Amino acid sequence: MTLATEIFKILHFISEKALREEIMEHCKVLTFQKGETIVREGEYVKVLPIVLSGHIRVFQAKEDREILLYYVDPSQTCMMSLSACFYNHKSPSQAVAVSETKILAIPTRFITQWQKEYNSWNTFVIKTFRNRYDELLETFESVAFDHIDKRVLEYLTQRKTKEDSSFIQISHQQLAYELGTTRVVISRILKQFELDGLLKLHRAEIELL
Amino acid sequence: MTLATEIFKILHFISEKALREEIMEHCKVLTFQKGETIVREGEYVKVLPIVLSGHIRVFQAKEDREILLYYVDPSQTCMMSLSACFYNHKSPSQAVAVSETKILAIPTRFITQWQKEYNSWNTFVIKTFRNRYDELLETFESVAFDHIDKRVLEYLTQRKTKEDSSFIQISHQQLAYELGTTRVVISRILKQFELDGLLKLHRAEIELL
DNA sequence: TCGCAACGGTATCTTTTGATACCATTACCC
DNA sequence: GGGTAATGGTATCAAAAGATACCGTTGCGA
Repeated sequence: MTLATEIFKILHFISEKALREEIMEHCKVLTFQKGETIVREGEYVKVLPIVLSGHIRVFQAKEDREILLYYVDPSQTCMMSLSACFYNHKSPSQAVAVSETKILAIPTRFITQWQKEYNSWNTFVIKTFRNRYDELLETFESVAFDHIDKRVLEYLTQRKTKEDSSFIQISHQQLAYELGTTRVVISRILKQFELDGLLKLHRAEIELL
Repeated sequence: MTLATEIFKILHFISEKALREEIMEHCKVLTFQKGETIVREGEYVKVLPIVLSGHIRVFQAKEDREILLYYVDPSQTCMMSLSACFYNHKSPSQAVAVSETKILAIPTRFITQWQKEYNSWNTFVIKTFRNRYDELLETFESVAFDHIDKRVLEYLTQRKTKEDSSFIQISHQQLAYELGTTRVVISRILKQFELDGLLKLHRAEIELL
């Protein structure tokens, strides 16, 4: 299978032949190792990354804690980078590879140009903004109105679905970071869930039942 | 002063002459009275409203309480409508005029068309998405990490700045809705602020000192 | 002027969450 | 093997916020 076939199997929404050719001509595929930083806070954004495989975690570091903004999965791009491109801004957030991650790096000068020329590209840009907004709104609502135990369970079942595995590898501390609370609270809730027979706790791993 | 001059004094970022002409040709100015509903939840969006004067309050009704998403001020548009246009979706939220409000109603079919033809229009669209995202993120952070008393004070000082008046007309109940809490909590906090000499309470009105 | 609805003050109690502290276990490097 | 960092179990205490209840005031229309 050629590289192009492989790429557009993932980016199937790119329908125009001409755009596909432009992408192959101007863009590069980059590979990042687990834990590697893809975008630093305060850096100027020179390329827009579209994830081909793996996952990127985008967050802001705020004093002692961090705020998870979202994950970027295959065929998606990072909204903060996208918007930084339009403004020629520095990135307000950091992006780190969760696992080994391949991205398609698109030089920023093409972003707005393609928007005018290719419908599917414009749709992609708009959808990115819209989906991230919806996602943030959902998180917002759950923070505002749900109790932490419900949020913990939601987080776990979401990861179960996404990773298609009942074994979620995460420490209580990390989970506390992701949900914006403290380790003790998480331990307490997870213990209760275990007593309720909802899950089993292992070291740095949670097994959903 | 002609209508066009008046409109583009507010929408000064619309720089292309051709676009200005298109707007005058295809769009209408509508006036809504205080409290009037501009977009209903579940309605299909047929026009994009850009506020010329006054303010629109956009929120979602969730069971017994409502969630304030944002206000739309002059020269801005409603992000939920904008994104509903792209998808030809129903609106997921309601929009109500806070005071007498004039809007420029743009038929949805022009939204994507102009995006390709006019740079300033595309910038406007992108900026709308980005600004609302930033705004929601800010609200999210304050809900997640700040105590209610701080949020109440922030809300009040923001309105003071925006309306350029130390007298904020709002009932405790309404304030509770806006911040996603209950009336009793608000009354308690406001009373404490009054004792601290930060403000004075009147009936359905709060005076910042 | 009577009645009702909106507004708001306050007390009491409970629940949720956070803070702190201390200890046990596991993994791993030197 | 010993030291150390990461992990997590648990107890105790405090603070924040919500729930409920009850009452007084104000404004307004019938």
